[in-house]
Amino acid sequence: MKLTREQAKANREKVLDAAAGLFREHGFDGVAVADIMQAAGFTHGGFYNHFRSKADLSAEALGRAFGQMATERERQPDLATLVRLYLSRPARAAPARTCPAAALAGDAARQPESVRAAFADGLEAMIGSVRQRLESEGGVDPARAPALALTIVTRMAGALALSRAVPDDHPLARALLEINLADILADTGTPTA
Amino acid sequence: MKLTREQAKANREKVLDAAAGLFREHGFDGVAVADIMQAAGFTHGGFYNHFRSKADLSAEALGRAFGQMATERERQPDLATLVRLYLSRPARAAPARTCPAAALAGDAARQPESVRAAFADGLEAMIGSVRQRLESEGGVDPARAPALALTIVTRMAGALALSRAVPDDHPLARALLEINLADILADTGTPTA
DNA sequence: TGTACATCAGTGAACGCGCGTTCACTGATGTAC
DNA sequence: TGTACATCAGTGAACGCGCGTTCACTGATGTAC
Repeated sequence: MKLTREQAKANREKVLDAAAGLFREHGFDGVAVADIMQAAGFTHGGFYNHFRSKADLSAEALGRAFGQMATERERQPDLATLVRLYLSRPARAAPARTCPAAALAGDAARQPESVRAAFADGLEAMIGSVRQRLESEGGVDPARAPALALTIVTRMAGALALSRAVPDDHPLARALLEINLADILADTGTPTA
Repeated sequence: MKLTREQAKANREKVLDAAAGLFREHGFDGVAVADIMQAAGFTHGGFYNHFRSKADLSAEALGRAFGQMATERERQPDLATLVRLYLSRPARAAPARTCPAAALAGDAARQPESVRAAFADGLEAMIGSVRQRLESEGGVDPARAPALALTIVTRMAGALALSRAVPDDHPLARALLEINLADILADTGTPTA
């Protein structure tokens, strides 16, 4: 049952999208190749027609996850809105659809170089995007934008990751999101409503 | 070859210490019960004389890791020194001996409630310790200490976790540590040497 | 344009391996008398 | 205090299971003529 090249390419994309979600939700070690193929609607045997190994897929799927994040970022009108969505309860509850830096930093640190390189690329894009917003929106000294962008991304990913690591009903789960959000908004000169 | 109660208790501690290190280095899923027992100097069969399951050990070992961190914290003369050590290259290279919040946040989020509860306890202790330093050392408005302590811990854990997730020789590996360090020192009114 | 054949994406069984957990056994310790 | 026996920490083999990867096979597609 050979498929058209177009269809085969589309199927590869489905596997990649499924992996990008599942890895964020369960970690690289928490998802089996068979799980990913099944989520994409296939049996596991065909996996190696598309990828050389699970590690190869991990690197590519991480890039895909960061790419989805970038697309989602473009959609937000300003930095304040972007950070508010990032540090929200819905985002906390949906790792599969949100920032891979928050969900996979610990996992990526133990993965091969290719995965960490993809992580660095995605993180750089994220920092660059925040810096651009800081520069174009005004409110902060442009000379401070590069360093400020880096610390803001650190706080965003750190707060989301730590919030998810504590029980849902623990006071810290909310406090980590809210206090870091207020801290970042204050640092970017956003009037606190 | 039954042992004295004292010896059995000491052996249990050895297993716990080994687990506290290995889990931070390889993640909960990246270490086998047999690995831990071997690192502690035993065969794997006796594991269940001490713990009901690997999940039980995970929760207890995480508490142990945070406890070691707390002991290490007491040793530092002031907050600036503590943060400087935390956000250092040696700390980045030694996850097994450093902060479990940075090494295991992502992993803990996918573990049972008992593990996340231990994470919350350890994180709370960390935040409380920083707050106490802020209040006792002066330099910041005491009213701001609770919120500031929380954001400082977020930045510390976030920066270390993200730095480890990128390749060792990537510019971000250093920048994440150094820029966040400078940011925290500035926020705590520490004169930048 | 039509035909014959090589290609290759997908299937499902199979491979070897490592995992968490269980179990029968050992033998020194702790306890009952 | 001395003796007999129950206890239980540690051993190493075994259990069932899930994993990443391989492989023979299928059959529609793409290509050579």
